[in-house]
Amino acid sequence: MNAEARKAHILQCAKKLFAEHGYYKTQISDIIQDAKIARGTVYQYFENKDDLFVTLLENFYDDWEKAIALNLDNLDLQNISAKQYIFHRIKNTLAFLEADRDLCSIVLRMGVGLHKDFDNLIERFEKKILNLIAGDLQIGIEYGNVRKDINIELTSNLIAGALFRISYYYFVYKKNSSHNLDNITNDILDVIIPGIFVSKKK
Amino acid sequence: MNAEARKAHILQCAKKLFAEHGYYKTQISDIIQDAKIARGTVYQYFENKDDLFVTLLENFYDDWEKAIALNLDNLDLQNISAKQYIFHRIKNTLAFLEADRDLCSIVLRMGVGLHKDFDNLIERFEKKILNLIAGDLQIGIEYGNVRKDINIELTSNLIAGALFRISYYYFVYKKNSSHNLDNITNDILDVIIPGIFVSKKK
Amino acid sequence: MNAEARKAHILQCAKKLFAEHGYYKTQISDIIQDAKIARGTVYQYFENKDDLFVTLLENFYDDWEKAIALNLDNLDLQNISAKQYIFHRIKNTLAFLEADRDLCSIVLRMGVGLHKDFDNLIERFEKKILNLIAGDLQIGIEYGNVRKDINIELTSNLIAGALFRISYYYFVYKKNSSHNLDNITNDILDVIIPGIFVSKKK
Amino acid sequence: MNAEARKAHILQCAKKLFAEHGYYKTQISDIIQDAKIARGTVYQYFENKDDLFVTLLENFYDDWEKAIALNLDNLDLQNISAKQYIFHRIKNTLAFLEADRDLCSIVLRMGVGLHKDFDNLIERFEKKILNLIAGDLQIGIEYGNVRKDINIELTSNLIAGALFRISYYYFVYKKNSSHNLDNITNDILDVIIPGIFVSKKK
DNA sequence: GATGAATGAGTCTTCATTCAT
DNA sequence: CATGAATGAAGACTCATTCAT
Repeated sequence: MNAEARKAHILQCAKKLFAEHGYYKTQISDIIQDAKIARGTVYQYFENKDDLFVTLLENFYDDWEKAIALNLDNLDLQNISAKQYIFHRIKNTLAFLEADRDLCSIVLRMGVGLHKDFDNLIERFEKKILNLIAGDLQIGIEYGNVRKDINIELTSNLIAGALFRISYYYFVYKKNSSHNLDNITNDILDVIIPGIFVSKKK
Repeated sequence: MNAEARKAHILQCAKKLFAEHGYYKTQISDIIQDAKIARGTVYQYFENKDDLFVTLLENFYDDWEKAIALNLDNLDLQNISAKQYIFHRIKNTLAFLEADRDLCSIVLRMGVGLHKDFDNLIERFEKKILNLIAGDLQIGIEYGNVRKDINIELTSNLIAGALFRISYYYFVYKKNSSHNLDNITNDILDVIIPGIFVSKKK
Repeated sequence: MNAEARKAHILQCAKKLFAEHGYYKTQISDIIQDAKIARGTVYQYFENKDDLFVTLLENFYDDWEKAIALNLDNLDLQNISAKQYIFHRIKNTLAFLEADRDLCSIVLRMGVGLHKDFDNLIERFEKKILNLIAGDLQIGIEYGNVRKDINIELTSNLIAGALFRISYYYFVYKKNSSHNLDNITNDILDVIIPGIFVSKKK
Repeated sequence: MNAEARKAHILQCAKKLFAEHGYYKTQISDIIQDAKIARGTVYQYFENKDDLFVTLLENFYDDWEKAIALNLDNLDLQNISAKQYIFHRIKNTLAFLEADRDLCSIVLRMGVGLHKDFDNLIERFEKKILNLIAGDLQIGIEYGNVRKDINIELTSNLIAGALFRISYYYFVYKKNSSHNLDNITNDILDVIIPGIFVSKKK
């Protein structure tokens, strides 16, 4: 196994265990046992336990950003309605979180304050998401799709909280029951669109 | 200081520290230092560190339930509109969380999986909240106020996630900036009511 | 055993082991086994292994300084000859080192560079000794007892090196054979006094 | 690079690092990084870290012995005075130590007891030096140059300690300031010769 | 011979918990 | 009840050494 593969393998095992037991209850011993490697090997690829965890999170955040950018590129922005746009945004977000349930579990369960060293990382991530949603709302306002008098700050948090909670519920908590992303997305839209979009006058 | 008061004092100090640094980063040493008591005294009132933390959470959950029941009692259910009802429910929830920001911080930041021993507690709490919201939605449907075709399970999670996130944002993260509960509640309602309530035909 | 006694006890055991095996080959395990205490107890009294070692050295240096000052006080400077003065100075130094052979072993064997954290401590100590000797030589010159054209810097090092080596040889290396401090001191003086003192003209 | 050269190269790098940081604080990692070789290569030339260090010391001791023998050969014993003889002996010793300051630093800083495995080596070395000096003193006595009543054991240690300390001071501690071996040697002789040599009767 | 990833025994340090005073 | 010194299991991390390529 080459260096790249070995590092990825360790990350993979660590991710699974962190997701299952959390940062503190996961020992290096657990990881090396699961990865079938020696104790020292972990430290060949990572500075320490923190570094391993942070690497996991940073990979997630990087992937997340790439996924968002990619998804935006794939949207035919000229020819879709505002509703179609928001549908894709939300569905893609859910799809991304669903794709890696371990990371989803880690990220969504983790709160600011878990560990001083992780705080900055998480805050940066949360701020980015809020800005993303706020940006979409702003654009919606400019295009006349979103109510002018909406409280963007609060609504961004409302949507972010809703998406995280729903992701956690369906992808982590009820991970074994079937669910359909299209349906989930539509159900979400049914609830929030009427309150966000300007009502169509006949 | 009598036994009751001393126990409350320890809980108070522990709460502050848990809120600030999280469960694992808060040491018994920190607590006894803050409470100005001897190391052994903690163990006179609590089985162990877990017990201290769990007591804190259970007190919170008990208070929460009492608050909800009390608030319901205070509502003149016969003479308020569905919108007025939901306004009070949400505002009271926010008010309760706002009242004790340390506990708010602990509860809202804490995720399932942090510690196996706390999982049941948290799950029980989350289930209760979801049921509460689902119950309200159900009643709304029966009274013809809420859309019959709403996905109750998903919407409960949506609302719960939104409320938690908003509480965390305003009461913990931006705890120093001013905010008005009536305004927050109204802004939330503006977003979710149109999608949940049946549209009024003229 | 009270705190003071316990700390002294740990220092005592650590000293013996450090003297016997050196800093690196002495484990905390060895110390606690020798002191018949629990692992954690060491850390109640000392930050870490370094701190334990440094405390030992600092105690030594403090005692050393006190001993020197005390010995000076006890000298009847008005009524003793220069030779008597230097006799007492050297004998007292030897006596001090002889009194605690473990510490003598540690201090005399330890060189600059053993450990970055200890360097400053040792340098400070060595500088002080050199200055002490240089000071005595200076006074001797002023009083017309010591040759004016002596190289004070070199001679200080010569005397310091000689004393340390002789102490190590008799008190550590040959610790079990008998020796007499008066004789040793006189033998030293026989060698160095003729080269340092001005020759008495008749 | 052939085997011989590579081994010498490793020794060279190791010496520098051991001199700078000591045995324990110098890691194999540091050495291979400095020598720009692979980890395993060290073990192709040396059994282990100890062996590397011991080789360094043994080389030093061998060179030392050769140098002493060579220097003796170069002395015209028939036609130099006792004072000239001792001048050369001391100057050559200083010159040898000055020539390789890294080794000088290692050897002079290292004490018995640093590491059980090195103890024998060091003791052997120290014994040899003491015997050398004692031998010279003995010869001096036989030739009537050295006082008959001198304490040879103590004086050997006195001279050895003085030379080591002075070497360390000028060649390691003050390595950057200029100094002159002839002057240093003469200053040493000025101090010790009057006490060692028999006084010339007129 | 050279390489460097992998190894794992060995150490220090932490911290919740206990218990004699 | 309160105290706080003592405990020791548990866990992170180090680093000399090995060995397959």
